[in-house]
Amino acid sequence: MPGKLTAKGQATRSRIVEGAAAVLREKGVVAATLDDIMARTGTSKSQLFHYFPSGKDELLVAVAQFEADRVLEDQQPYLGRLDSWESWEQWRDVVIERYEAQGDQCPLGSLFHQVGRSTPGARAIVIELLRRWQESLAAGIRALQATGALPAELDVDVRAAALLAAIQGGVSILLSTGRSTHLRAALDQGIADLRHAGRAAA
Amino acid sequence: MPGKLTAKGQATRSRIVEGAAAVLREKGVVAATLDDIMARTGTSKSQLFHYFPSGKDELLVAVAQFEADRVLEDQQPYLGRLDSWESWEQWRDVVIERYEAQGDQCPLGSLFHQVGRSTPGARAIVIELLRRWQESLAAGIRALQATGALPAELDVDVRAAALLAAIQGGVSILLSTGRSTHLRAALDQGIADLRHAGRAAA
DNA sequence: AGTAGAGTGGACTGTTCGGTCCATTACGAG
DNA sequence: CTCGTAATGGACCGAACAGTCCACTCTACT
Repeated sequence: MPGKLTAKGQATRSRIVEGAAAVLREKGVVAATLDDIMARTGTSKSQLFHYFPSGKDELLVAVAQFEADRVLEDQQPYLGRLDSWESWEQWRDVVIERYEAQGDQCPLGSLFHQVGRSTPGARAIVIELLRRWQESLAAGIRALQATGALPAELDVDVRAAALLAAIQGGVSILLSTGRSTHLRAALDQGIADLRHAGRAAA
Repeated sequence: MPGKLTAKGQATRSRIVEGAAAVLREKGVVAATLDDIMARTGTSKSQLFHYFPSGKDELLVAVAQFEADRVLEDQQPYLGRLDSWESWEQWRDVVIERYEAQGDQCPLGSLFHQVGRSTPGARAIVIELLRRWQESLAAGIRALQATGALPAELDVDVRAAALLAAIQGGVSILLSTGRSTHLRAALDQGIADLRHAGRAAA
Protein backbone atom coordinates (compact mmCIF):
# COMPACT_ATOMS: atom_id res chain seq x y z
CA MET A 1 0.00 0.00 0.00
CA PRO A 2 1.23 3.47 -0.78
CA GLY A 3 2.59 5.36 2.17
CA LYS A 4 0.99 8.57 1.01
CA LEU A 5 -2.55 9.02 -0.13
CA THR A 6 -3.57 12.31 -1.67
CA ALA A 7 -7.13 13.54 -1.39
CA LYS A 8 -7.81 12.06 -4.79
CA GLY A 9 -6.28 8.80 -3.72
CA GLN A 10 -8.41 8.65 -0.59
CA ALA A 11 -11.50 9.27 -2.65
CA THR A 12 -10.67 6.55 -5.13
CA ARG A 13 -9.85 4.10 -2.41
CA SER A 14 -13.16 4.56 -0.66
CA ARG A 15 -14.97 4.48 -3.97
CA ILE A 16 -13.42 1.09 -4.53
CA VAL A 17 -14.32 -0.22 -1.10
CA GLU A 18 -17.90 0.98 -1.27
CA GLY A 19 -18.39 -0.22 -4.82
CA ALA A 20 -16.84 -3.56 -4.00
CA ALA A 21 -19.16 -3.87 -1.01
CA ALA A 22 -22.14 -3.33 -3.28
CA VAL A 23 -20.94 -5.84 -5.82
CA LEU A 24 -20.26 -8.41 -3.13
CA ARG A 25 -23.72 -7.96 -1.68
CA GLU A 26 -25.30 -8.48 -5.07
CA LYS A 27 -23.25 -11.29 -6.52
CA GLY A 28 -21.84 -12.93 -3.44
CA VAL A 29 -18.21 -13.24 -2.55
CA VAL A 30 -17.56 -16.27 -4.70
CA ALA A 31 -19.07 -14.95 -7.89
CA ALA A 32 -17.79 -11.40 -7.67
CA THR A 33 -14.68 -10.79 -9.75
CA LEU A 34 -12.21 -7.98 -9.85
CA ASP A 35 -13.59 -7.04 -13.24
CA ASP A 36 -17.03 -6.63 -11.75
CA ILE A 37 -15.61 -4.30 -9.18
CA MET A 38 -13.66 -2.40 -11.82
CA ALA A 39 -16.79 -1.96 -13.89
CA ARG A 40 -18.83 -0.82 -10.91
CA THR A 41 -16.31 1.63 -9.56
CA GLY A 42 -14.96 2.89 -12.85
CA THR A 43 -11.42 1.91 -12.01
CA SER A 44 -8.70 -0.04 -13.71
CA LYS A 45 -6.99 -3.15 -12.51
CA SER A 46 -3.81 -1.30 -11.74
CA GLN A 47 -5.71 0.91 -9.34
CA LEU A 48 -7.09 -2.05 -7.48
CA PHE A 49 -3.60 -3.37 -6.99
CA HIS A 50 -2.28 0.08 -6.30
CA TYR A 51 -4.53 0.48 -3.26
CA PHE A 52 -4.62 -3.18 -2.28
CA PRO A 53 -1.22 -4.55 -3.27
CA SER A 54 -1.80 -8.03 -1.94
CA GLY A 55 -4.83 -8.37 -4.11
CA LYS A 56 -8.35 -9.57 -3.69
CA ASP A 57 -8.02 -10.85 -0.15
CA GLU A 58 -6.78 -7.55 1.11
CA LEU A 59 -9.66 -5.78 -0.58
CA LEU A 60 -12.09 -8.27 0.88
CA VAL A 61 -10.83 -7.59 4.36
CA ALA A 62 -11.25 -3.86 3.82
CA VAL A 63 -14.80 -4.42 2.66
CA ALA A 64 -15.45 -6.62 5.67
CA GLN A 65 -14.33 -3.85 7.98
CA PHE A 66 -16.49 -1.38 6.11
CA GLU A 67 -19.56 -3.59 6.36
CA ALA A 68 -18.94 -4.45 9.97
CA ASP A 69 -18.92 -0.80 10.86
CA ARG A 70 -22.18 -0.25 9.03
CA VAL A 71 -23.98 -3.04 10.83
CA LEU A 72 -23.66 -1.36 14.20
CA GLU A 73 -23.99 2.17 12.86
CA ASP A 74 -27.39 1.30 11.48
CA GLN A 75 -28.69 0.06 14.78
CA GLN A 76 -26.83 2.46 17.01
CA PRO A 77 -29.67 4.95 17.50
CA TYR A 78 -31.78 2.14 18.91
CA LEU A 79 -29.12 -0.22 20.17
CA GLY A 80 -27.56 2.56 22.19
CA ARG A 81 -30.70 3.34 24.16
CA LEU A 82 -32.12 0.07 25.41
CA ASP A 83 -33.24 1.56 28.71
CA SER A 84 -36.93 0.72 28.66
CA TRP A 85 -39.06 -2.17 27.46
CA GLU A 86 -40.44 0.09 24.83
CA SER A 87 -37.02 0.82 23.41
CA TRP A 88 -36.27 -2.89 23.29
CA GLU A 89 -39.37 -3.43 21.20
CA GLN A 90 -38.38 -0.60 18.90
CA TRP A 91 -34.95 -2.06 18.43
CA ARG A 92 -36.51 -5.44 17.71
CA ASP A 93 -38.59 -3.89 14.96
CA VAL A 94 -35.60 -2.18 13.43
CA VAL A 95 -33.53 -5.35 13.38
CA ILE A 96 -36.28 -7.36 11.75
CA GLU A 97 -37.04 -4.67 9.25
CA ARG A 98 -33.44 -4.27 8.31
CA TYR A 99 -32.77 -7.93 7.77
CA GLU A 100 -36.01 -8.57 5.98
CA ALA A 101 -35.24 -5.76 3.58
CA GLN A 102 -31.79 -7.14 3.05
CA GLY A 103 -33.33 -10.48 2.22
CA ASP A 104 -30.89 -13.24 1.59
CA GLN A 105 -27.90 -11.10 0.77
CA CYS A 106 -25.69 -10.88 3.80
CA PRO A 107 -22.78 -8.50 3.51
CA LEU A 108 -20.87 -10.20 6.27
CA GLY A 109 -21.84 -13.83 6.56
CA SER A 110 -20.63 -14.79 3.16
CA LEU A 111 -17.59 -12.60 3.50
CA PHE A 112 -16.31 -14.46 6.50
CA HIS A 113 -16.99 -17.87 5.17
CA GLN A 114 -14.64 -16.95 2.36
CA VAL A 115 -12.01 -14.85 4.02
CA GLY A 116 -12.36 -15.50 7.73
CA ARG A 117 -10.87 -18.93 7.53
CA SER A 118 -7.79 -17.97 5.64
CA THR A 119 -6.96 -14.46 6.73
CA PRO A 120 -6.10 -13.89 10.38
CA GLY A 121 -7.19 -10.25 10.27
CA ALA A 122 -10.68 -11.04 9.04
CA ARG A 123 -11.53 -13.17 12.02
CA ALA A 124 -10.49 -10.34 14.30
CA ILE A 125 -13.00 -8.08 12.59
CA VAL A 126 -15.92 -10.41 13.28
CA ILE A 127 -14.84 -10.97 16.85
CA GLU A 128 -14.66 -7.25 17.44
CA LEU A 129 -18.03 -6.68 15.82
CA LEU A 130 -19.68 -9.34 17.94
CA ARG A 131 -17.99 -8.04 21.05
CA ARG A 132 -19.31 -4.53 20.52
CA TRP A 133 -22.75 -5.80 19.62
CA GLN A 134 -22.95 -7.96 22.70
CA GLU A 135 -21.64 -5.12 24.84
CA SER A 136 -24.48 -2.91 23.66
CA LEU A 137 -26.99 -5.57 24.59
CA ALA A 138 -25.36 -6.01 27.96
CA ALA A 139 -25.49 -2.26 28.51
CA GLY A 140 -29.19 -2.35 27.74
CA ILE A 141 -29.78 -5.09 30.27
CA ARG A 142 -27.81 -3.21 32.90
CA ALA A 143 -29.86 -0.12 32.16
CA LEU A 144 -32.98 -2.11 32.97
CA GLN A 145 -31.39 -3.36 36.14
CA ALA A 146 -30.67 0.24 37.08
CA THR A 147 -34.32 1.19 36.73
CA GLY A 148 -35.29 -1.83 38.77
CA ALA A 149 -37.06 -3.48 35.87
CA LEU A 150 -34.68 -6.40 36.12
CA PRO A 151 -33.14 -8.03 39.20
CA ALA A 152 -29.50 -7.32 39.95
CA GLU A 153 -28.58 -10.99 40.28
CA LEU A 154 -29.28 -11.67 36.64
CA ASP A 155 -26.22 -12.87 34.77
CA VAL A 156 -25.89 -10.08 32.25
CA ASP A 157 -23.13 -11.56 30.12
CA VAL A 158 -24.72 -14.93 29.58
CA ARG A 159 -28.04 -13.31 28.76
CA ALA A 160 -26.43 -10.92 26.31
CA ALA A 161 -24.45 -13.73 24.71
CA ALA A 162 -27.54 -15.87 24.36
CA LEU A 163 -29.47 -13.01 22.86
CA LEU A 164 -26.73 -12.28 20.38
CA ALA A 165 -26.61 -15.94 19.40
CA ALA A 166 -30.36 -15.95 18.92
CA ILE A 167 -30.17 -12.98 16.60
CA GLN A 168 -27.32 -14.44 14.62
CA GLY A 169 -29.17 -17.70 14.30
CA GLY A 170 -32.33 -15.97 13.20
CA VAL A 171 -30.43 -14.06 10.58
CA SER A 172 -28.56 -17.15 9.49
CA ILE A 173 -31.82 -19.02 9.01
CA LEU A 174 -33.28 -16.06 7.18
CA LEU A 175 -30.33 -16.19 4.81
CA SER A 176 -30.70 -19.90 4.18
CA THR A 177 -34.44 -20.16 3.90
CA GLY A 178 -35.63 -16.69 3.03
CA ARG A 179 -38.06 -16.75 5.96
CA SER A 180 -37.85 -14.40 8.91
CA THR A 181 -40.00 -16.55 11.19
CA HIS A 182 -37.08 -17.68 13.28
CA LEU A 183 -35.56 -14.26 13.63
CA ARG A 184 -38.89 -12.97 14.87
CA ALA A 185 -39.33 -15.91 17.23
CA ALA A 186 -35.81 -15.53 18.56
CA LEU A 187 -36.18 -11.84 19.30
CA ASP A 188 -39.71 -12.12 20.68
CA GLN A 189 -38.89 -15.05 22.90
CA GLY A 190 -35.62 -13.49 24.02
CA ILE A 191 -37.27 -10.27 25.08
CA ALA A 192 -40.23 -12.10 26.57
CA ASP A 193 -37.95 -14.24 28.71
CA LEU A 194 -36.14 -11.14 29.83
CA ARG A 195 -39.42 -9.52 30.85
CA HIS A 196 -40.34 -12.74 32.55
CA ALA A 197 -37.18 -12.61 34.59
CA GLY A 198 -38.19 -9.14 35.67
CA ARG A 199 -41.69 -10.14 36.65
CA ALA A 200 -40.53 -13.24 38.48
CA ALA A 201 -38.30 -11.16 40.68
CA ALA A 202 -41.04 -8.70 41.54
CA MET B 1 -27.76 -39.35 -14.74
CA PRO B 2 -27.88 -43.01 -15.77
CA GLY B 3 -31.27 -44.60 -15.44
CA LYS B 4 -29.74 -47.83 -14.18
CA LEU B 5 -27.07 -48.19 -11.57
CA THR B 6 -25.44 -51.55 -11.05
CA ALA B 7 -24.22 -52.56 -7.62
CA LYS B 8 -20.77 -51.44 -8.63
CA GLY B 9 -22.17 -48.13 -9.83
CA GLN B 10 -24.00 -47.55 -6.57
CA ALA B 11 -20.83 -48.22 -4.66
CA THR B 12 -18.80 -45.80 -6.73
CA ARG B 13 -21.44 -43.14 -6.49
CA SER B 14 -21.54 -43.24 -2.72
CA ARG B 15 -17.78 -43.42 -2.58
CA ILE B 16 -17.74 -40.17 -4.53
CA VAL B 17 -20.31 -38.48 -2.32
CA GLU B 18 -18.63 -39.51 0.91
CA GLY B 19 -15.17 -38.64 -0.34
CA ALA B 20 -16.36 -35.32 -1.67
CA ALA B 21 -17.96 -34.59 1.69
CA ALA B 22 -14.64 -35.20 3.41
CA VAL B 23 -12.75 -33.03 0.97
CA LEU B 24 -15.29 -30.24 1.32
CA ARG B 25 -15.04 -30.36 5.09
CA GLU B 26 -11.29 -30.10 4.95
CA LYS B 27 -10.72 -27.59 2.22
CA GLY B 28 -13.99 -25.70 2.16
CA VAL B 29 -16.38 -25.49 -0.71
CA VAL B 30 -14.55 -22.74 -2.50
CA ALA B 31 -11.12 -24.29 -2.44
CA ALA B 32 -12.13 -27.87 -3.17
CA THR B 33 -11.71 -28.81 -6.80
CA LEU B 34 -12.92 -31.76 -8.79
CA ASP B 35 -9.35 -32.97 -9.01
CA ASP B 36 -9.14 -33.05 -5.23
CA ILE B 37 -12.23 -35.19 -5.15
CA MET B 38 -10.89 -37.44 -7.88
CA ALA B 39 -7.67 -37.93 -6.00
CA ARG B 40 -9.46 -38.64 -2.73
CA THR B 41 -11.96 -41.08 -4.15
CA GLY B 42 -9.73 -42.73 -6.72
CA THR B 43 -12.01 -41.86 -9.60
CA SER B 44 -11.60 -40.24 -12.97
CA LYS B 45 -13.24 -37.10 -14.21
CA SER B 46 -15.49 -39.04 -16.53
CA GLN B 47 -16.90 -40.90 -13.55
CA LEU B 48 -17.74 -37.69 -11.77
CA PHE B 49 -19.67 -36.51 -14.77
CA HIS B 50 -21.12 -39.93 -15.32
CA TYR B 51 -22.81 -39.92 -11.94
CA PHE B 52 -23.41 -36.18 -11.74
CA PRO B 53 -23.99 -35.10 -15.33
CA SER B 54 -24.68 -31.48 -14.56
CA GLY B 55 -21.35 -31.18 -12.86
CA LYS B 56 -20.06 -29.75 -9.66
CA ASP B 57 -23.27 -28.15 -8.50
CA GLU B 58 -25.17 -31.38 -8.73
CA LEU B 59 -22.48 -33.16 -6.76
CA LEU B 60 -22.52 -30.41 -4.18
CA VAL B 61 -26.24 -30.80 -3.71
CA ALA B 62 -25.82 -34.54 -3.23
CA VAL B 63 -23.16 -33.90 -0.61
CA ALA B 64 -25.42 -31.37 1.08
CA GLN B 65 -28.17 -33.95 1.34
CA PHE B 66 -25.69 -36.46 2.68
CA GLU B 67 -24.41 -34.08 5.33
CA ALA B 68 -27.86 -32.87 6.27
CA ASP B 69 -28.92 -36.41 7.02
CA ARG B 70 -25.88 -36.95 9.17
CA VAL B 71 -26.53 -33.89 11.29
CA LEU B 72 -29.78 -35.25 12.62
CA GLU B 73 -28.67 -38.87 12.68
CA ASP B 74 -25.89 -37.94 15.06
CA GLN B 75 -28.19 -36.30 17.52
CA GLN B 76 -31.16 -38.57 17.05
CA PRO B 77 -30.52 -40.84 20.04
CA TYR B 78 -30.69 -37.78 22.27
CA LEU B 79 -32.85 -35.47 20.20
CA GLY B 80 -35.52 -38.14 19.94
CA ARG B 81 -35.98 -38.51 23.68
CA LEU B 82 -36.27 -35.06 25.17
CA ASP B 83 -38.83 -36.15 27.75
CA SER B 84 -37.12 -35.08 30.94
CA TRP B 85 -34.96 -32.19 32.05
CA GLU B 86 -32.13 -34.62 32.40
CA SER B 87 -32.38 -35.70 28.79
CA TRP B 88 -32.38 -32.07 27.69
CA GLU B 89 -29.11 -31.54 29.53
CA GLN B 90 -27.64 -34.63 27.94
CA TRP B 91 -28.62 -33.46 24.52
CA ARG B 92 -27.12 -30.07 25.26
CA ASP B 93 -23.83 -31.74 26.10
CA VAL B 94 -23.86 -33.76 22.92
CA VAL B 95 -24.52 -30.75 20.74
CA ILE B 96 -21.75 -28.74 22.31
CA GLU B 97 -19.33 -31.62 22.17
CA ARG B 98 -20.09 -32.33 18.56
CA TYR B 99 -19.67 -28.78 17.38
CA GLU B 100 -16.61 -28.13 19.47
CA ALA B 101 -14.96 -31.20 18.00
CA GLN B 102 -15.91 -30.10 14.54
CA GLY B 103 -14.28 -26.76 15.23
CA ASP B 104 -14.59 -24.24 12.49
CA GLN B 105 -15.27 -26.63 9.66
CA CYS B 106 -18.97 -26.68 9.00
CA PRO B 107 -20.11 -29.26 6.49
CA LEU B 108 -23.33 -27.42 5.81
CA GLY B 109 -22.92 -23.75 6.47
CA SER B 110 -20.34 -23.21 3.81
CA LEU B 111 -22.13 -25.53 1.44
CA PHE B 112 -25.25 -23.44 1.44
CA HIS B 113 -23.53 -20.16 1.14
CA GLN B 114 -22.12 -21.49 -2.09
CA VAL B 115 -24.93 -23.55 -3.52
CA GLY B 116 -28.05 -22.52 -1.66
CA ARG B 117 -28.29 -19.20 -3.39
CA SER B 118 -28.03 -20.52 -6.90
CA THR B 119 -29.63 -23.95 -6.81
CA PRO B 120 -33.30 -24.21 -5.94
CA GLY B 121 -32.96 -27.78 -4.70
CA ALA B 122 -30.27 -26.93 -2.17
CA ARG B 123 -32.44 -24.46 -0.32
CA ALA B 124 -35.11 -27.12 0.00
CA ILE B 125 -32.62 -29.38 1.72
CA VAL B 126 -31.80 -26.82 4.41
CA ILE B 127 -35.44 -25.98 4.94
CA GLU B 128 -36.29 -29.62 5.39
CA LEU B 129 -33.38 -30.15 7.76
CA LEU B 130 -34.40 -27.20 9.90
CA ARG B 131 -38.01 -28.29 9.85
CA ARG B 132 -37.19 -31.74 11.13
CA TRP B 133 -34.79 -30.36 13.71
CA GLN B 134 -37.34 -27.91 15.02
CA GLU B 135 -40.01 -30.60 15.04
CA SER B 136 -37.85 -32.74 17.28
CA LEU B 137 -37.42 -29.84 19.68
CA ALA B 138 -41.14 -29.17 19.62
CA ALA B 139 -41.81 -32.84 20.34
CA GLY B 140 -39.49 -32.59 23.31
CA ILE B 141 -41.33 -29.59 24.66
CA ARG B 142 -44.65 -31.32 24.21
CA ALA B 143 -43.30 -34.33 26.03
CA LEU B 144 -42.53 -32.10 28.98
CA GLN B 145 -46.01 -30.63 28.79
CA ALA B 146 -47.41 -34.16 28.91
CA THR B 147 -45.53 -34.90 32.13
CA GLY B 148 -46.77 -31.65 33.58
CA ALA B 149 -43.28 -30.18 33.75
CA LEU B 150 -44.38 -27.40 31.43
CA PRO B 151 -47.71 -25.59 31.23
CA ALA B 152 -50.01 -26.45 28.36
CA GLU B 153 -50.50 -22.82 27.32
CA LEU B 154 -46.88 -22.46 26.32
CA ASP B 155 -46.46 -21.65 22.65
CA VAL B 156 -44.52 -24.67 21.53
CA ASP B 157 -43.72 -23.59 18.01
CA VAL B 158 -42.33 -20.20 18.88
CA ARG B 159 -40.25 -21.68 21.66
CA ALA B 160 -38.89 -24.39 19.40
CA ALA B 161 -38.16 -21.89 16.66
CA ALA B 162 -36.36 -19.59 19.08
CA LEU B 163 -34.36 -22.47 20.45
CA LEU B 164 -33.37 -23.60 16.99
CA ALA B 165 -32.32 -20.08 16.10
CA ALA B 166 -30.25 -19.88 19.26
CA ILE B 167 -28.42 -23.07 18.39
CA GLN B 168 -27.81 -21.98 14.83
CA GLY B 169 -26.50 -18.67 16.03
CA GLY B 170 -24.25 -20.29 18.57
CA VAL B 171 -22.83 -22.56 15.91
CA SER B 172 -22.49 -19.72 13.49
CA ILE B 173 -20.52 -17.71 16.01
CA LEU B 174 -18.41 -20.73 16.82
CA LEU B 175 -17.56 -21.02 13.15
CA SER B 176 -16.61 -17.37 12.84
CA THR B 177 -14.71 -16.91 16.04
CA GLY B 178 -13.64 -20.35 17.08
CA ARG B 179 -15.21 -19.86 20.51
CA SER B 180 -18.09 -21.93 21.82
CA THR B 181 -19.07 -19.45 24.52
CA HIS B 182 -22.14 -18.30 22.69
CA LEU B 183 -23.34 -21.76 21.80
CA ARG B 184 -23.07 -22.71 25.45
CA ALA B 185 -24.82 -19.54 26.57
CA ALA B 186 -27.58 -20.00 24.04
CA LEU B 187 -28.29 -23.58 25.05
CA ASP B 188 -27.98 -22.95 28.78
CA GLN B 189 -30.15 -19.87 28.70
CA GLY B 190 -32.69 -21.50 26.41
CA ILE B 191 -33.11 -24.51 28.66
CA ALA B 192 -33.03 -22.36 31.78
CA ASP B 193 -35.82 -20.16 30.46
CA LEU B 194 -37.81 -23.24 29.59
CA ARG B 195 -37.40 -24.55 33.15
CA HIS B 196 -38.31 -21.12 34.38
CA ALA B 197 -41.55 -21.24 32.43
CA GLY B 198 -42.28 -24.55 34.13
CA ARG B 199 -41.57 -23.24 37.63
CA ALA B 200 -43.54 -20.04 37.07
CA ALA B 201 -46.64 -22.03 36.20
CA ALA B 202 -46.35 -24.23 39.26
C1' DA C 1 8.38 25.78 -13.93
C1' DG C 2 10.12 21.44 -12.92
C1' DT C 3 10.41 17.08 -10.91
C1' DA C 4 9.41 13.21 -7.99
C1' DG C 5 6.04 10.42 -6.88
C1' DA C 6 1.03 9.36 -6.78
C1' DG C 7 -2.65 8.04 -9.86
C1' DT C 8 -4.46 5.75 -14.06
C1' DG C 9 -5.11 2.93 -18.37
C1' DG C 10 -5.13 -1.25 -20.44
C1' DA C 11 -2.79 -4.91 -22.78
C1' DC C 12 -0.81 -9.25 -21.55
C1' DT C 13 0.16 -13.62 -19.07
C1' DG C 14 0.00 -17.90 -16.63
C1' DT C 15 -2.68 -20.90 -14.58
C1' DT C 16 -6.38 -23.14 -12.65
C1' DC C 17 -10.41 -25.75 -13.25
C1' DG C 18 -14.92 -27.13 -14.85
C1' DG C 19 -16.40 -29.54 -18.52
C1' DT C 20 -16.14 -32.47 -23.12
C1' DC C 21 -14.89 -36.47 -25.89
C1' DC C 22 -13.74 -40.73 -27.26
C1' DA C 23 -11.61 -45.07 -26.62
C1' DT C 24 -11.46 -49.13 -23.72
C1' DT C 25 -13.02 -52.42 -20.34
C1' DA C 26 -16.40 -54.80 -17.24
C1' DC C 27 -20.91 -56.61 -16.76
C1' DG C 28 -25.42 -58.58 -17.12
C1' DA C 29 -29.35 -60.25 -19.70
C1' DG C 30 -31.14 -63.14 -23.42
C1' DC D 1 -21.61 -66.45 -26.64
C1' DT D 2 -22.64 -61.79 -27.62
C1' DC D 3 -24.58 -57.57 -27.79
C1' DG D 4 -26.14 -53.52 -25.50
C1' DT D 5 -25.26 -50.73 -21.82
C1' DA D 6 -22.84 -49.27 -17.68
C1' DA D 7 -18.25 -48.09 -15.89
C1' DT D 8 -13.74 -46.20 -16.38
C1' DG D 9 -9.38 -43.78 -18.03
C1' DG D 10 -7.34 -39.86 -19.38
C1' DA D 11 -6.17 -36.56 -22.95
C1' DC D 12 -7.86 -32.24 -24.36
C1' DC D 13 -10.30 -27.67 -24.52
C1' DG D 14 -11.72 -23.10 -23.56
C1' DA D 15 -13.06 -19.69 -20.59
C1' DA D 16 -12.50 -17.11 -16.56
C1' DC D 17 -9.73 -14.60 -13.70
C1' DA D 18 -6.10 -12.98 -10.45
C1' DG D 19 -2.16 -10.79 -10.92
C1' DT D 20 1.93 -8.25 -13.75
C1' DC D 21 4.00 -4.61 -16.42
C1' DC D 22 4.93 -0.56 -18.53
C1' DA D 23 3.64 3.64 -20.43
C1' DC D 24 1.24 7.78 -19.67
C1' DT D 25 -1.00 11.61 -16.88
C1' DC D 26 -1.96 14.30 -12.92
C1' DT D 27 -0.76 16.54 -8.44
C1' DA D 28 1.83 18.61 -4.94
C1' DC D 29 5.66 20.83 -3.33
C1' DT D 30 9.76 23.73 -3.77
